[in-house]
Amino acid sequence: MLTQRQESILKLIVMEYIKLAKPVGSKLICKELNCSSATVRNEMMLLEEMGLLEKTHTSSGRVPSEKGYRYYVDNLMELKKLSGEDVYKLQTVFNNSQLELSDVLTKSLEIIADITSYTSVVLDAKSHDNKLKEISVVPVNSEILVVIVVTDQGYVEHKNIELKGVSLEEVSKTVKLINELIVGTPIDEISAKLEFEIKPVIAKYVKQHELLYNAFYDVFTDISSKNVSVVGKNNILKHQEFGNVDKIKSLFSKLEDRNLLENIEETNNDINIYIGHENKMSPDVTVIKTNYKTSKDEGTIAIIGPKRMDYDKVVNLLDYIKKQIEG
Amino acid sequence: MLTQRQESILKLIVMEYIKLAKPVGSKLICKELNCSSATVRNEMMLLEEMGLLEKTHTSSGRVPSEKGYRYYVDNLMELKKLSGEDVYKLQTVFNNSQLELSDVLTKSLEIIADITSYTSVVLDAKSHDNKLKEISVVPVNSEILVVIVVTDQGYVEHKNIELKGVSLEEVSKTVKLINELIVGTPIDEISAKLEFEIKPVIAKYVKQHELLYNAFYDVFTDISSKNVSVVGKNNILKHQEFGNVDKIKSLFSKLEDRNLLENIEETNNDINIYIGHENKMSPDVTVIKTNYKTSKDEGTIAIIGPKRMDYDKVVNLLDYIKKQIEG
DNA sequence: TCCTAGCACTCTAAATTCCTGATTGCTAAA
DNA sequence: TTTAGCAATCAGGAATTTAGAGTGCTAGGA
Repeated sequence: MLTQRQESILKLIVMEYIKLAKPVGSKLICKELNCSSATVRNEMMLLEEMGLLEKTHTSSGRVPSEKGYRYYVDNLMELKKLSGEDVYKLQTVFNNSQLELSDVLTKSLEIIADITSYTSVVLDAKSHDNKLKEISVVPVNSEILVVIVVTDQGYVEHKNIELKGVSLEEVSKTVKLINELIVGTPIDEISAKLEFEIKPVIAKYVKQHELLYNAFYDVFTDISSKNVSVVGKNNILKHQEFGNVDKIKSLFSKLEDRNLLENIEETNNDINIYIGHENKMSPDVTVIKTNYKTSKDEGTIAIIGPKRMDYDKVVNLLDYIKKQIEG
Repeated sequence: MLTQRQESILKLIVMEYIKLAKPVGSKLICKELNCSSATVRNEMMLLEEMGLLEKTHTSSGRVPSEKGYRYYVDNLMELKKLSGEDVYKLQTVFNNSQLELSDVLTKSLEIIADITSYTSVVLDAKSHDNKLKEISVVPVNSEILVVIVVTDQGYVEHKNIELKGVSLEEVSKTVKLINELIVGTPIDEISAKLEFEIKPVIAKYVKQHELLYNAFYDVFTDISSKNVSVVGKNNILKHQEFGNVDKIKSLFSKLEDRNLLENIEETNNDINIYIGHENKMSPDVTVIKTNYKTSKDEGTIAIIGPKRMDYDKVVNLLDYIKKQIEG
């Protein structure tokens, strides 16, 4: 267990290091604590033995270790209120009722990326409560047609499909069948339903059913698939811990690797913090993420920044937009 | 005017520098030319006096100046044939007839970005030959509805609009009117037509016409607006001329500045090369761009790379995809 | 038992110097 | 007109120096 004073020292070091990114020496701390630098040094030595602090070299000041950050976020961090300015910026987005939810998410995360200088990720999926409302088909020419799918929450997805030698009649028969059988189905169940209920029926009534079935299958796969977007990637360039081009390259490539990003999905509903090796992105970053869920969508939002991250502020911001979105 | 030998030397220097990015010394050239390094040095001095070559410091080898590159592309460059492998990669995209043109463009430029390690930009607009085919409206709930617009070339655009207190009846009356009056109009003329022909009619027959008119106006503005996409931005990181974080930052921000990118629009139909200060992006890069035009779309594609760019290959590639797209 | 002043020690980061190798410009002879 | 030869220049890396910040430890004081 840490003493009162040790906690104060750890807290001061973490906060100072987050602010200035320079190893923190004993002198600076003793000013705040009314005791001599030697005393602080002794305490720092103990904190280092406990694995909460590190040195960059024998005679440098101290830097928080991952364990130190962990202790800080678990026990020491105090959440201050968001600044009025930040709230104001975000409100401009939430008050704009013309935007689709996915736009609201992207835009609010753009604002967060902007005010924090970190990078954010949205992993967005239409939720179970999103039901198929209507599909329609517009022929473009003899070979290509556009399939448009609308859900009852106002999502629209469309796709051009090519059907050589399938008559319009066949197509509209299929559309009619699908509409009859499938309207009202939650979109995350469509693929299954299509395969096990629709396919046999189409096969029975419609010629060329293979071709048509596949085309529609593609469209529905598209509409129910997850959407990953990364906002503020370039902010990586702003942090001195990513000052060399190789680290930047590596992080960029991770931010573009869909597999890696889908890993980001969060399982519980709190705001969770993964410091350094606790996350799968990179030992140099911290990922803070949370789930959201509305009637239309559900997904995960995450903020990625250096371990030396403004934990306090990011947690606050995520909490705020989560509450706003979930209404 | 340059002598034969001077041209050879300039050409060798440009090609060598493009390949290795190191100042080229006289020794290397004299091997190719069967003359002594002193002779080459004398010629290089003359070329430098003409402003075609530069030195990085008093006793370095020579590097082409912008004027030198310009002379090279205007007079010395020979276009070799594309490699079979490159053609093959591109063909996989052009042969996939399921893709919309804008996808074909993006995907083929992804391939180009990949094989060249440069960055590409597509500035894409629906062309005059794209005519409105149909608009339809799906109500989502009492306040929000989805407007879907389809063109005769198979483009679909949709937008959610919010209409508090407008009856469904009013909406469908408006849709019917617009459909009657406007179907078949080229999409780049829709805004004008909407304002001068449709607005008065709606005003006459439909209550709440202001609200409705504005909503539709927004949708059509969206559909006829230009689309900018940047592919392979991270390739910037691969070139040693952008080895410091500040240059990277500055280029990234330019690649995200829509205004700057819209500047990229090309006025004539050839493949044009803008070296260093000849372009508006950055004195450190070369931009090679050309227009394309099909019945569906028209726009500009551009490749951005260091001045030390593989001119030959890029011109070939652009030429190839331009021809493929224009059919 | 806890705190602190003092001091020797360590290490970084920046400045300085030194060295090597590549390349040049110039000159004089072929 | 070309070439061989040579002194001069400079980048870039290695080695050295210096200054300053910070530490650990010890011994004396509360």
